Amino acid sequence: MQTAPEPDKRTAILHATLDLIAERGFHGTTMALIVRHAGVSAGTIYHYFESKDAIIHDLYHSIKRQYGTALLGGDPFHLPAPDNLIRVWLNAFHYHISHPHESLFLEQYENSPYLASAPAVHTDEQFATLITLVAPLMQQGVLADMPLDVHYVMTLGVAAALARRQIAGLIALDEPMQRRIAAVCYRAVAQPH
Amino acid sequence: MQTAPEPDKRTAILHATLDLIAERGFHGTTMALIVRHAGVSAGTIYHYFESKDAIIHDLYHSIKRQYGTALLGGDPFHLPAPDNLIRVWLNAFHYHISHPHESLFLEQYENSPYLASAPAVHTDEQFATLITLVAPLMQQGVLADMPLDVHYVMTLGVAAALARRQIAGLIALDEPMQRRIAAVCYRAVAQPH
Amino acid sequence: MQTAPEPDKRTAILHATLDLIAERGFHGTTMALIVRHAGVSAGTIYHYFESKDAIIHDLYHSIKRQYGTALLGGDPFHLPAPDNLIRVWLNAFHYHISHPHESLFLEQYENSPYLASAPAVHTDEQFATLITLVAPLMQQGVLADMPLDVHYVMTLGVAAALARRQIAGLIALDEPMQRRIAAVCYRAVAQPH
Amino acid sequence: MQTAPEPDKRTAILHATLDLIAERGFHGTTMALIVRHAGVSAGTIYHYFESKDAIIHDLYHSIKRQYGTALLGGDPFHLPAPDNLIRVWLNAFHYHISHPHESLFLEQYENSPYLASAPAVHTDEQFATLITLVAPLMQQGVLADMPLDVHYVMTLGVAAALARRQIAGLIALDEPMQRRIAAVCYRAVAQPH
DNA sequence: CATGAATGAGTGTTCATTCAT
DNA sequence: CATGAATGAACACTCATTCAT
Repeated sequence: MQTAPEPDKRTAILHATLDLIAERGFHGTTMALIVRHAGVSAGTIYHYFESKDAIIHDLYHSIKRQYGTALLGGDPFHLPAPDNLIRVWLNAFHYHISHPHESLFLEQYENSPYLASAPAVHTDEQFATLITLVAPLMQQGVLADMPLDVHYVMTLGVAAALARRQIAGLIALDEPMQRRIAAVCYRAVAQPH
Repeated sequence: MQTAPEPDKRTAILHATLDLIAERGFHGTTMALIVRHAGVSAGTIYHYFESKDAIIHDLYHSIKRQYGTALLGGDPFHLPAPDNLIRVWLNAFHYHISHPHESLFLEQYENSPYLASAPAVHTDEQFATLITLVAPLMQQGVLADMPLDVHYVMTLGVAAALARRQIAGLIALDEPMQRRIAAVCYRAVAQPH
Repeated sequence: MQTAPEPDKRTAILHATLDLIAERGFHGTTMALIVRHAGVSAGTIYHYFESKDAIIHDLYHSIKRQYGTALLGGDPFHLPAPDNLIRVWLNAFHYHISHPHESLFLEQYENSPYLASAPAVHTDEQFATLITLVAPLMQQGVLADMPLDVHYVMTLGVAAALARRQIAGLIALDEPMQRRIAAVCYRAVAQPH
Repeated sequence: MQTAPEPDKRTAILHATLDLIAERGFHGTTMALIVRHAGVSAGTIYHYFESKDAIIHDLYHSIKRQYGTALLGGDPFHLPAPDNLIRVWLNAFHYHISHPHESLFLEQYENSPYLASAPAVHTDEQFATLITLVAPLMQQGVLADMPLDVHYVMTLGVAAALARRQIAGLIALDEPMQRRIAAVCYRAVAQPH
């Protein structure tokens, strides 16, 4: 007899932690606060996670995976360049806009000296997939011959930075402006002919 | 009995705090550590500053001012566009590269929800001065008509992000590549004709 | 569906607890550890025992009984004095040497203020039986007229202390040396003539 | 201007810890309890000691030193054998009787698997001094040729064990009986002629 | 001005025990 | 009988801040 799916405590812990960190940062997010927001006891948290850090790492990897998937939404592989790159840019921007907590969390995690491990952007699977999109374009001379980091910073990095400014209410880029900036970013890293 | 004139304690505290935060982050930088590195007593710190946060805010503003000055080095006002913008970009990049601790500090401060105050980039004096450089160019149609934040992110934001990657050893952009990227950034925000 | 008859869970719990306490002490032996080593669930332990302390008390009494039996092995009652006393001394020494976990457990239990109850050595049955061996010898003037505790400490107490040192690898008394020390202990409590 | 010697907090912490451990054991002695009994704050304890373990180790070494000094009281070096050995035995017995908390503390410390370091009795200075008393006697054939641990257990070990029983109220050995047992212990480790 | 001993609320974490399944 | 997820009080320890000297 299948009862209603009981509220998953592990998920509740992750959700509570995400929300709290987005609003208060790693150190402002105490275990006591997670306990209160997740509606579980302190002991229960340690039943599911080894430590506070383990929650954060777990959260990071699941958000990173989700983000990677979102970047490839709308099937950019079937579009010709530069449409595929613009699609990825828009996907990135939209992901951040529609997942503000995840966006703030990622920003903090990747900037934090609190976390010894520097999780090189290059090594994760999402980036690996992106490279299968970008590498051929560089070989074909469509994209300029510059370090990958430069391409990254000037496209997805810009998308993320602008999205965060939009989340913070500093700007309000509408759809056409987003497309325009995406195109500009593409042109910036394209090979001049 | 006159001992050797002590180096300014206030400055010693700020220096120690800067170095510690660059290496350990805000929360890894305890008052006890500042005491040890600055060579002053705990009580003395509270003589010069109201709180730990006050040291950090003070540090932020003095670094921000120093950065603003560095951006305008080489007198960009006397150069024609786009040379003046490229000069500013290179100044920004060089500042970060040659002041890694200040760079890491700024990054942390501006990303940190730990600090309630969102110090709007727009309000500080350095940015105000930059606007006197950029505004006429927008009016003249040299720069594209986009929100100022977009211009900022796509130029100085990119310079900062790349410089930090270089500090971290992820990339090694030489002088010509720096100039090339600076030019690309300029073109990205320039008015297409 | 009848599975293979499980080995007695109660016994598994006691065994696991004994091994763990010998190696880690009372407080290093957590219920979670007992659960893991005994291969039973937490709930099951509380089915067989009222509390962690109850396991320990139970263990103590069963080991004490086993020790008492071991002391009387080789039928010292049928030997003349002082052979019977030497036999008991050797039995004690051998018990500790061949039951190092039980020996360490006893030592901890009897030294521990963690256990409120001071389990007077005098009240247990094993000691009662020994008295039937010792009392007549005192009356006959074979053993010196000293408090029973003195006899105990100078014979079995010494045997236990030396055995524990041997377990710890601090000494290595061979059979003849054991007999020699046993004889010396006997002579120490014997009536001088 | 010299004021009354302020109550030394470091000493207060050590005293409180000693009393608590004697009565409740290592684990029953929580930092909260030490705080309460010593009349200092939690932070203050960590100002003087690195950790709870550090307090305990410190206590152990200072008690061990005190005990060593007490053993040599009454100048046993100027007495002929066996009077010097009997003097040491009586010193040991009296130390334990008159320092019951110290005695209980030592017993627990030296039996505890809680403390990784097995501080071999042999290595400390007190024992070293004792050896200067015992070694010549063994060479002269006054003491039997047995491992040092055997001599130790059969003399000072017996004194300690009996003293603890007396502290616990199990026995009440008067001065003549103490002397008699001391003599018996000496004879037990003496070379038979 | 300067010191550093002292504070105590707050931190992340543990663990014997319970109870719905 | 058996399970193991859940509990929450207790634990050792930290650290920004104060204040008597």
